[in-house]
Amino acid sequence: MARTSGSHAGITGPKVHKAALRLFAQNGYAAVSMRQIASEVGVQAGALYNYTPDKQSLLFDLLKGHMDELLSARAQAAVKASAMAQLEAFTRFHIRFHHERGDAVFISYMELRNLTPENFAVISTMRKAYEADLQSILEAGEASGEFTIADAKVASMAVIAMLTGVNTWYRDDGPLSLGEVEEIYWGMVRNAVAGGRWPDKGV
Amino acid sequence: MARTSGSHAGITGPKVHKAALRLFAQNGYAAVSMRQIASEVGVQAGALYNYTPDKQSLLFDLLKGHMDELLSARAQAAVKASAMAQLEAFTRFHIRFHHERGDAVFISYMELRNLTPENFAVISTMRKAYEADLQSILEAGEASGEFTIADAKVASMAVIAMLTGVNTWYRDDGPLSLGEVEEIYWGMVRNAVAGGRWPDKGV
DNA sequence: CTAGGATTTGAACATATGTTCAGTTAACAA
DNA sequence: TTGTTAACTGAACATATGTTCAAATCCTAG
Repeated sequence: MARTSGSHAGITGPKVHKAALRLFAQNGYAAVSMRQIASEVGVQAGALYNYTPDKQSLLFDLLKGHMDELLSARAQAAVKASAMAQLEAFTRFHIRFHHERGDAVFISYMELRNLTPENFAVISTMRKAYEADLQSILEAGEASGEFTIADAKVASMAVIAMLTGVNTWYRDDGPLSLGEVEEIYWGMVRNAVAGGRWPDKGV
Repeated sequence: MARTSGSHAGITGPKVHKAALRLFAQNGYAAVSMRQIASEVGVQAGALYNYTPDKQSLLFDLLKGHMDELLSARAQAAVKASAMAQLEAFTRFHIRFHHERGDAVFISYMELRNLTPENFAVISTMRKAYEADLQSILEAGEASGEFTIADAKVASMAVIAMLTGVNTWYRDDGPLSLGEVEEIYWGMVRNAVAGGRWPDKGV
């Protein structure tokens, strides 16, 4: 037989990506076989090669797609306002966006080493653009006197690490709503970069 | 032949652990074969089984050893003083300790999912003890009025994520010394939990 | 110098891997 | 109804995996 009855051409592609995303996040790229992905899709391993040239491309497409979404969503969420307001927008955006995409975020951090050098360079460049976005907000706030930071680059890495960390412990069925978490983190981020000076005037 | 000339009984064991640590950190547990580890040690794959019952135990021993060191080193580094001083000690300790053990830290975060459930429970409990240590410092500071935090548990996760993040970007040959990084991070941590109130009296 | 234990080899085991492809089937257009 | 094509199967490919074990070798105690 071929083409199991009930199969519908055109929807298998997305299913392959979803299954790969879930399995890579759960077990890791190297530990997941093409046969496992195929099984989750409900198809034989050979059929996957109608949707990806190889396993590596499957991983790369997931990461690339995630970074594309991240950068364009961030561009839409950006505000034109004071550095303080921009930082708040960034903080809230980061928490919300990453919360909705746990699996993609996870593999974006964990599976970079399984990319070929060329693919790694692409993802790495995109991530740096995202980090530079925050960094420039911090620099603007430093210039305007809204923030007091020793090193904008270091501070941006610290803030991103802190915010991304939410994914490691937050659970939807836990005691806190995501909105509450947002408030708490925004408070800490603000304090971290605004020294003892918030909420009033600058230096 | 057996026992290649020049081999020395008693030093192969540590070499196995070191090779496994390096390779797991670089390529991931699932992607590293016993033959690769053996090759790095300078031995055939079969010989590894004199030093570990199986691959899983090798991973577990590395993580367990790391957590043992972490908890005992932390116990030694703890100070009896104000919550502020304790937090400073924790911050500096965390940055230094984790910097010196990049590979072990990396696999301790990345390879948890490759542990069997029983092994995972052991490591997870140890990590929670470390997190609880910081959490109780924050609670003490909250009680004494030194800190202003919305949620000590959340704040402890935020601080640890921020500090551990140093490993993702810091390079020994970069522009900053580790001491400078320590200062910068301590400043941010202090601000994050001490609200607008530092460096003087409490509420 | 020799016996015995510790250490390692090398081959073998069953099973799993990513990938290819000729052949089979389902869906649709004419 | 027929012909065409996209979608899928099932088997095969070469290679890799973790692990075991008899045999070979080295080291050391006596």
